[in-house]
Amino acid sequence: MRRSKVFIPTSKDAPSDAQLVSHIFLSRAGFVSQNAAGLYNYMPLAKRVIRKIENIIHEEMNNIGAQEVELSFVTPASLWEESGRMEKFGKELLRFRDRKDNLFLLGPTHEEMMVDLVRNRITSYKQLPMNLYQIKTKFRDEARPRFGLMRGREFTMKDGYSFHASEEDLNREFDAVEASYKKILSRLGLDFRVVEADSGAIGGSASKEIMVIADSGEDTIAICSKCEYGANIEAATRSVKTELPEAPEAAFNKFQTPNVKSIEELKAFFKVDAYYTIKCVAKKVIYDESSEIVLFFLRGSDTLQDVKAMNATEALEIEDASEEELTKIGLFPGFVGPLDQDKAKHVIDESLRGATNMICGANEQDYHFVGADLSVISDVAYFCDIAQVNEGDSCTHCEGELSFSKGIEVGHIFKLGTTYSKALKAEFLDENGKAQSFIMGTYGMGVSRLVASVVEQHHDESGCIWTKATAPYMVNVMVSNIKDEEQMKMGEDLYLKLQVAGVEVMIDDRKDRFGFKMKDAELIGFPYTVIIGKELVNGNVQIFTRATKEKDDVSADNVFKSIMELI
RNA sequence: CGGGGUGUAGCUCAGUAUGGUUAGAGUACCUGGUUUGGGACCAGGGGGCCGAAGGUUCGAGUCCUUUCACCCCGACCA
Repeated sequence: MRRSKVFIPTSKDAPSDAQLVSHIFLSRAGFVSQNAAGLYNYMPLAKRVIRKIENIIHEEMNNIGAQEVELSFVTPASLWEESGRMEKFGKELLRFRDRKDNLFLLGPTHEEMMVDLVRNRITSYKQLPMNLYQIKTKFRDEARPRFGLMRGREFTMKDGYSFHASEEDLNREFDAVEASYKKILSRLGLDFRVVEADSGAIGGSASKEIMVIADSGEDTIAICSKCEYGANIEAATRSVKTELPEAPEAAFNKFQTPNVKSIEELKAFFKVDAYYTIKCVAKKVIYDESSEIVLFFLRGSDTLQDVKAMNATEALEIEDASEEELTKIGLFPGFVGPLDQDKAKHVIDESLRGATNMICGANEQDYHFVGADLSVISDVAYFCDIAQVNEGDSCTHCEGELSFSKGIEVGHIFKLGTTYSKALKAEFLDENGKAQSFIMGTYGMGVSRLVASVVEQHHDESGCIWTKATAPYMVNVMVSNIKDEEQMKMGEDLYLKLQVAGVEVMIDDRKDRFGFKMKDAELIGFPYTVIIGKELVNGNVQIFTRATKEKDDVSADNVFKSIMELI
């Protein structure tokens, strides 16, 4: 393409509302423009990058035998009523009625549609397994869209769904998709980690997230220093501590502790390590139609992981409980402990099972117990892993230590089981002629989010640095001064030659000056720019490598060959 | 949904506390000329219902009321 003709509106200024580097550069370099909250237009450059990513996805999906389909974006609400997700999804679902007053929605994900597509069409175990996918616009009416393409309301996603006759076969497919996703991310040139994840409300037995490592990521992941283990902080686990701080050994006793309410105050008062104190985190737990106060007990050195807490109580939502709410049911905030606790339902962290020498609230104003032994309630209390791992905790798979990192969730794969096939009565006949529900997996990958992720990971102060696999154009032929006939001729010749060789090439034939065109090329981020300028009189041009900003002199005669070797 | 902020030229923003000709700058754009290795210079030019509606006033970008949009923090996020 000719830079003088192509639609790439670059700008020195970013829109004032852009925060994230990917948003700033994708806007400034003329890839995207914002329409409304969470809605973006893709301009030619963005479209090219997206197509490249899609092609890689198609190739890898093809390699594992997945088949491409395309489901309609507008979805009959009746399917979602059938699965029961109409309610669950809430306001995120954009609903509307057609001229006949039938209710529809814009698909935020397509489990229902895909199950509907195969039910009564795939009817025998002989037709299984089947992995169907699409790359398509999704719409989720996010409460707070943000960060440019990272969290839009309308976005492009690859979503795949697999159907199996057995758990074993689902496991095999799940592993195949995971391997395939890793390959896609590697090909795109991204630094990523596959981590264990919370399965969330979608249910199912296991899920993994594919996280692109970036400081701007919205998720925190815990990763092991030695082995492959990584997990979203919501799901991360740790092994039992082996090196313990010195225990405050004492006989069981009740101690007066006026105004000692927080863990910090407790530590100071008894001069103990927080590990031997018990904190109570009181939450209001909200269920389908009711709510109640639940007390979560943890070691003073830990913090409550909300998602684990929700899973432990099967809650829809949890909120902080106020002091008044606690006082109302007869608790003494600051002095709540797990022993003799009958005022509210409670959950005790797994790490406190059988714990001894503990200091905890005595459920009495201004009193704490010392020397508490939780083994006395081991049989009756509800223990569950509800603590968030800390940096430095030990890995459950090896002797490594866990550390935290920020990640962008670009993929999420689930073992769904029969949740949706049962709800939608999608069945096949097994070898014995018996009707069985499909065992399913679901696999998502955010395509538009990947575009932003590449920029998050590959940029510098001047702009984008596209990887070879994602670059909208591989080579930019920059004619420094278009009034110089030699330069222009050289540029046109090289442009033509590269085109014929199948290289994605742009020629910058604008009448602007050298500096302007260089800044522009750096902002857009072409991997290579051939500078045809003042050195041409000596028979030389330069190859500018965007990633390193290095300019290498090459003779004009050899530049085609040099470029072909580089790309 | 709770808290905060911002809406003035394509973009980035002054101007609003204290109302007063024809609403500004930079940048981008158009014309002409000069320039051509790091976002050039000179001259001329086009571009605005000051987010919207209502009100106060002789007079509103500026004051009042209502409303909409966008952004940030939080909640939420298969």
